[in-house]
Amino acid sequence: MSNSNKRLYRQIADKILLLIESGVYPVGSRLPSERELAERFSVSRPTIREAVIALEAKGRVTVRTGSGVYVVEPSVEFAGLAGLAKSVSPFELIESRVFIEGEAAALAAVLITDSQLTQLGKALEDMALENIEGDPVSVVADRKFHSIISEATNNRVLSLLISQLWDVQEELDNIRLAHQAVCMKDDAQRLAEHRAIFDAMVEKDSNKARTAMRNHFSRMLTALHETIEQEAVSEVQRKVSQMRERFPVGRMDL
Amino acid sequence: MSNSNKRLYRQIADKILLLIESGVYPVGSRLPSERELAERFSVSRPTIREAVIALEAKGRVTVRTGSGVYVVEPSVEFAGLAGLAKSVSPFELIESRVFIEGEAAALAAVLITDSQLTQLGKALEDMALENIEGDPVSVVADRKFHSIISEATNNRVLSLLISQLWDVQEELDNIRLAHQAVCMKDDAQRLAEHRAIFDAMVEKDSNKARTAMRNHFSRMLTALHETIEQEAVSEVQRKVSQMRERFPVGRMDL
DNA sequence: CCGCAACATTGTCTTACCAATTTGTATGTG
DNA sequence: CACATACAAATTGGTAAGACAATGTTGCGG
Repeated sequence: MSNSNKRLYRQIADKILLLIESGVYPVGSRLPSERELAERFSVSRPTIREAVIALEAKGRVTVRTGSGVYVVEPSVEFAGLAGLAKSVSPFELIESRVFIEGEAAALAAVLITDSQLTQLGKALEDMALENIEGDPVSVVADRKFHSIISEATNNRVLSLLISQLWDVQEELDNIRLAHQAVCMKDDAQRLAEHRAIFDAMVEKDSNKARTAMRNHFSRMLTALHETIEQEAVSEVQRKVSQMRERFPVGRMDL
Repeated sequence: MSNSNKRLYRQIADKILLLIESGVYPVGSRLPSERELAERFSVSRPTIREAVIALEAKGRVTVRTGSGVYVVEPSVEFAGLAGLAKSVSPFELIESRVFIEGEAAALAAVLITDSQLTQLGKALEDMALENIEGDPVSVVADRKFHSIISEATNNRVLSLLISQLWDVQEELDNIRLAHQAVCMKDDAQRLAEHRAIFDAMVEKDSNKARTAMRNHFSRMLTALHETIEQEAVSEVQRKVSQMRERFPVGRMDL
């Protein structure tokens, strides 16, 4: 079934968006008139209007009355952190998290309440239990753990930033796989690292908390390096073997 | 003219949004039917549809075919940093910037190129010249200064974050006024602080850079505290004097 | 009490029509 | 020829009425 059950205007909006992003309608150019688009996509004019309005709300086009619909430069306001996933390397992301979550941990250490502390301990237990069996490494307890800390800072900007960076991370396949690889490779150490962070929180020791958090991330970073390297190597091997099939050495003798 | 020249669907969407945010239609509740809304706002049904689609694109409602349109909890994804300005205190924002820009400065100190260093020096000179006369304190050179540093980190996530936080700050009147107040009160010190940051960069001294940046922000924070306090005081005075006019003491004798 | 069928409600999409605005072009005037 | 004005074509803005599909509701019969 190519016919999805999504609403029509959405399908049209997606198609138009595809045309925009593939360069058919570059930034600044004018889209065909409503009637023209209606005919091209075999829908009515109101539906086109709805699709255009949806694109307008997303900040991808502007409508000039009596003139036409124009493609606009996607601005930071609308692209936000969500659209960042495609253009940014996993290293940059993790590096940011080192700094931000490191400082958040330092701040949280002196602000965390007893109630939050028990929640944190609970999350730690869950992490231990979560992956006792089963391949698909779960990170919900992991995220919960970091989330509690970010909320303990009592700074909504900080916790929003942290949660957004986590969202971006989960969209980045590289990083998600690397994260999984790390967890599977040495889950005990992951737990130990989180426990170190937890202990620092209990002691309300800022510096200890910051250091523990940074250690946690720096191990993730090195693990990511390794995974990416391995991936690159196997990619090269794959290509070489393809080449070998495509151009067998024996051929030369023909 | 109460009748704005905005497009009709936008006006309707704004009105509905107002009703949602004022609690008339709480989260989870169902909006009146298209036909009903059309009658209530004296517009046609397609216009209501367009308004609803706009709200849907903004993530404020979901529409269930055959059932109705429902108000949804505004999620981080859609609220983003842009909509953050309204719900967040200036203190939280500045605190975040202390941490993030502090670490950015520390990182930049060891990564900054000679070319960026000269740009930074140029921005510093501009800052000195900029406000030599004229009341409206300009911050373009200031922002440029911080922007160069954030770019010197070679981390696009970090520099995007910093630029977004700056955007939010410029939308917050409190903070903008406080910033201006600080600059006007003691512009020489502002320059000195920036020069300290610059010097640390020249020496490529991470710790010095971090400390200098944090000092810069912490002075902003205390200044902000003072301004807010003054504002609150004068607000109270204003209300008291209003009361005095409204309920003059002489009235009692009538 | 449960299941199912008929009915009412609601969103979905279309066709058709007219109004308001912009924009290019011709035309007239200096 | 240069420039301003008027007009016409193109385009979006908005409305009206109706057919259709998905969903919820009601009441009937078992």
